[in-house]
Amino acid sequence: MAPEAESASKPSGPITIAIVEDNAPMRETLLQLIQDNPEFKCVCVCETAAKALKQIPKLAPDVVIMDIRLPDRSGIECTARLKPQLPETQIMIYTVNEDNDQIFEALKAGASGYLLKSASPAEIRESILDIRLGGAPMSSEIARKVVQSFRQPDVAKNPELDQLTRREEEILALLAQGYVAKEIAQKLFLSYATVRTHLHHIYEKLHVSSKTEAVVKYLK
Amino acid sequence: MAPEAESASKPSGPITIAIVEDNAPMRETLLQLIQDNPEFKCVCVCETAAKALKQIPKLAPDVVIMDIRLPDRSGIECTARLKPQLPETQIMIYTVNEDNDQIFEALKAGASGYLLKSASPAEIRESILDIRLGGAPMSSEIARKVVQSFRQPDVAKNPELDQLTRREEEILALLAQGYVAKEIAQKLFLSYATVRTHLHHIYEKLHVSSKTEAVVKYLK
DNA sequence: AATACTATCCACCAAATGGTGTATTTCGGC
DNA sequence: GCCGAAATACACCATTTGGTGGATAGTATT
Repeated sequence: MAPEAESASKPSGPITIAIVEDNAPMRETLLQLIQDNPEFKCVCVCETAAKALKQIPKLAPDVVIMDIRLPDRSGIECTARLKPQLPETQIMIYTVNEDNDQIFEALKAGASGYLLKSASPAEIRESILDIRLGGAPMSSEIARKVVQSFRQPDVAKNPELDQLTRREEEILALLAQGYVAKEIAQKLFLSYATVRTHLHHIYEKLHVSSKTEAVVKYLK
Repeated sequence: MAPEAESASKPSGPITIAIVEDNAPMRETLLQLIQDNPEFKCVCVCETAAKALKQIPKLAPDVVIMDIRLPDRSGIECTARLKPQLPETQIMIYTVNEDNDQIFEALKAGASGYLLKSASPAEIRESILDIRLGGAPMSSEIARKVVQSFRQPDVAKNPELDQLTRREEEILALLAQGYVAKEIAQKLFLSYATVRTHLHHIYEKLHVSSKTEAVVKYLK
């Protein structure tokens, strides 16, 4: 399931760190904290995603501290592009809010930690050490959300889909393969009108009003 | 995504705990630790899953400490049966090994924490407090495995999707949420015409010819 | 036998979509 | 500074879709 092989082995020397943060005061605070610790060494400070994507791959730091809100593109997208190039580099999201979706998007993109900006200097230091040693630093609340996301993926089944008749389900399945009404009619030896009637019934039952919405509900 | 609604609110008094553990010495150690802490109160000790399933639902403790290897059935199955009855009770797995599969099975079953038997008394105490307060205590290694399980294998990613520009991707994402062209225009402060132009470009790049087909490719 | 549901079909109309072409502005890379 | 890509915007036209209403026939269910 997991694409492991993240060696946490380190030869020696300070942990090299790159900062990606557009907010200047925030950037300075982080930089200061890193420079105050001899166990860390800041090798790169980027104000934009573009700069980060250009410089960080060359430097291959141990850890990247990544803001989410960047002027050019999101830190999540930036993470998604950096991680495949640098599988050994640990990326820690550093953000103010703990939006549910963003957490999961960040983890999907390859982040290993999720640090809130409310964290104290000591917590930041701990988190950097932890992420370097193979951990996944994040607040309790976020850890719980992550854990909860595993709960029974089968009960998530949409009860609305059960109301569909067999024919309707069949047609919806074809819709979800990208067929249009006419093609479905040919495929099932029905008239175009019949397929459209079925579609209207499907929309009623799923409380949607377009093919696309129906397919989204079906595939979600 | 997550089946939330786990209130972490607590009125007062000690945290009530149930122990499910077949190994007698281990059981005694845990019991001792709980009794040594006035903030905890052990309300139930079970040597078998059967006993746990019978007694724990009546007691509704705050926390259950659950061994995985039990004589009658696994602690994971026991967790799966208890959790739906007691959504407010936090179940912490307590085991020797950190087998990958077992971790995920336990989390799916409804466990919120994963404590190794090598943990010190102080760590156990911290973990109990953490799980009660809405956290998800687990070792660094396990946390990382959990986080890594989210990674999207970028190989499985449709290479056609990479060709999309950021704007196109953004619009496709909205399509996949069921929005129609007009709504997307409003949402992004674009003209209807622009959105349609973007759509046409998306169709070219994905080699499709309708909203629905594009969404199918995007969600697959 | 009456009722309910399913599956099949049709018509009309308005709105959305898909196909094609063109144009302007902005922005990053060379 | 130039070039190309990206983002923005519009026009025209054919096709598809969505909304509404109605119709028939078979099959369960009661």
